[in-house]
Amino acid sequence: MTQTQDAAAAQAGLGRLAGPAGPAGPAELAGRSELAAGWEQRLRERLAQPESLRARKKLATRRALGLAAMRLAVDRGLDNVIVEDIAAAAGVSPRTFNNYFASKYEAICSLAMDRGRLAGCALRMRPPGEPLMDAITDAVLEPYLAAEQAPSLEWLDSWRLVVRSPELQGEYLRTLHATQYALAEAIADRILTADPRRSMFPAILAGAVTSAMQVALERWLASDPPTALAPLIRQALSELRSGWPAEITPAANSVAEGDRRPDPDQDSPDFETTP
Amino acid sequence: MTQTQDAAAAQAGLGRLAGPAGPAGPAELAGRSELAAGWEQRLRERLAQPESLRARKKLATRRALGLAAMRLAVDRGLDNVIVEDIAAAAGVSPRTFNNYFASKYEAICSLAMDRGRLAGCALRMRPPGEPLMDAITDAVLEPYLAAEQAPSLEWLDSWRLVVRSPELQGEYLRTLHATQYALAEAIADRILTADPRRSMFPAILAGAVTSAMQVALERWLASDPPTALAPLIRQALSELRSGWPAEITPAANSVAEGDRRPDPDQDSPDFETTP
DNA sequence: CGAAAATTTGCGTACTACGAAAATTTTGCT
DNA sequence: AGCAAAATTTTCGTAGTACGCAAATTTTCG
Repeated sequence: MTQTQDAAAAQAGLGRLAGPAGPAGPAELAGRSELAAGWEQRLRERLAQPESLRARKKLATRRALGLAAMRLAVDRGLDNVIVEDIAAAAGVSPRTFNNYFASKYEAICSLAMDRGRLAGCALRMRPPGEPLMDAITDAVLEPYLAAEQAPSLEWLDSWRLVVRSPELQGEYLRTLHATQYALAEAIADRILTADPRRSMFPAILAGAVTSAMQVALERWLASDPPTALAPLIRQALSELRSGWPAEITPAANSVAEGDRRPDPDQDSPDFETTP
Repeated sequence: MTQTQDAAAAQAGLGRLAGPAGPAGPAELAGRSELAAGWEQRLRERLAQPESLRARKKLATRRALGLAAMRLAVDRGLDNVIVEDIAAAAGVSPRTFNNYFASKYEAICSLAMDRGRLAGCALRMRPPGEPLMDAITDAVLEPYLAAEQAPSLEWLDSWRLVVRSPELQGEYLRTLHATQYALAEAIADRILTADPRRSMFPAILAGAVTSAMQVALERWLASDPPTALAPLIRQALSELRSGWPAEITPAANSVAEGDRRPDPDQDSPDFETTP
């Protein structure tokens, strides 16, 4: 088994992106509450090191593959990477790659996917008394804060690749969907609604939150003097916090041709609120 | 090439829903806001037959391919359909198929994709005085009402296939994304906020609307005595209308430890939120 | 009508996804 | 330790996919 050595070497070489702390060190997750114990366990199994050596190796291989895929794609461009390259970079056979991922796109997005699921777990671990939107904000920010603290050069390039490559769009949307689903589940558990009329509320709120994050992400990628992502997400979510303008009627007055008026008040939320 | 006609005519079971042309241009996230004047024109171009014979044929081929793909997939099962079959059913060569779609999955979802875009156009055509949520509700329902009036046997099976097949998830999410984007643009144009570029409200609302539709769709698919889809969508959107409970705080309702739900550890969760 | 433009088609190639069985590694038990 | 069972990786083979390229065909337009 000489290839394990190679794999280890490859992982060590690539390890700068993840770092010894990992892309999102679950050990640092704040505010563990007892009721979330089961979830923390599960999170730990998934993102940290499980007890079994076999499972740990498997997770390491998975990460090495995902990481190598991302790195190669960023470096060479998406079209100049084939599965064989990724497998070689991770020190496994090409066939093994497909035991972990169904496509190279899935591999590239696997880290983002993990981050999405993490948000749901993070929400479950917020203290129960915290206002919902506060909890959501903190939960959603957690993975990004962790990653920005240890900024790797590719952090922005990686996102740009994932968000802007047409071939990756499907996989990218999958990660968003996973995030949304995880958030919806966590919200549902948190608010414990018994009101049937509000039964769709968690899913709807999760959708709104995810959309806000998307917008924030887009703006971050487009920001010319590159800014930090976290404040943008905070800002986007604050727009949600500000309440749901259900009474919005479309400036009922004319949208008739040529007559554009500078918008009568309504919500027009301020934007330069730097939290 | 007389077969195109025959195939298109033969397959015209579902085919009153129309679609845009965009051959192989996936992530065309462009589409700047325009004044509503040109939109009816554009919609008409897409829905009705363009003047050019060549363009009409092209559209017919596209529809025949999408329809054949859907029909074959529903009939035989997703894995028992290959591109060659679809092309044959539509009366074109296999190579031509790939001139229209990048994958069979894309072909299968093309009708749903067209419907999504249609929602955006429909919103632009609602009378300007109408309250925003009313307009959105009607716009979003338009494609579904049309299809339920003339119910083809596959209407429900098609949706089940698209929503529940893991291989199609990426493409399905694309259609949702397209819907969301189209709605966001239309909403932005409609409410004419002071600085459209900065307000995230349209995108967030569109996200909430799309999520509500997703939930409604899930419930519809799961409804055992099959019900109509439209009322479910209406209901979901009415939950949105009812306002945004910004003041929701989870109070002290603690989660009992026996209260666990069935293990979200699995991959690719479908979107059902039934608390 | 006839030339120009667009589209379809056939062919070839690199790549992908995955089944099946053999080789290897880890685990659990004594 | 050591050995058998279970899990994982690997090798090999195959069906299918995506797409470039150039020839054939169809549509448009002067």
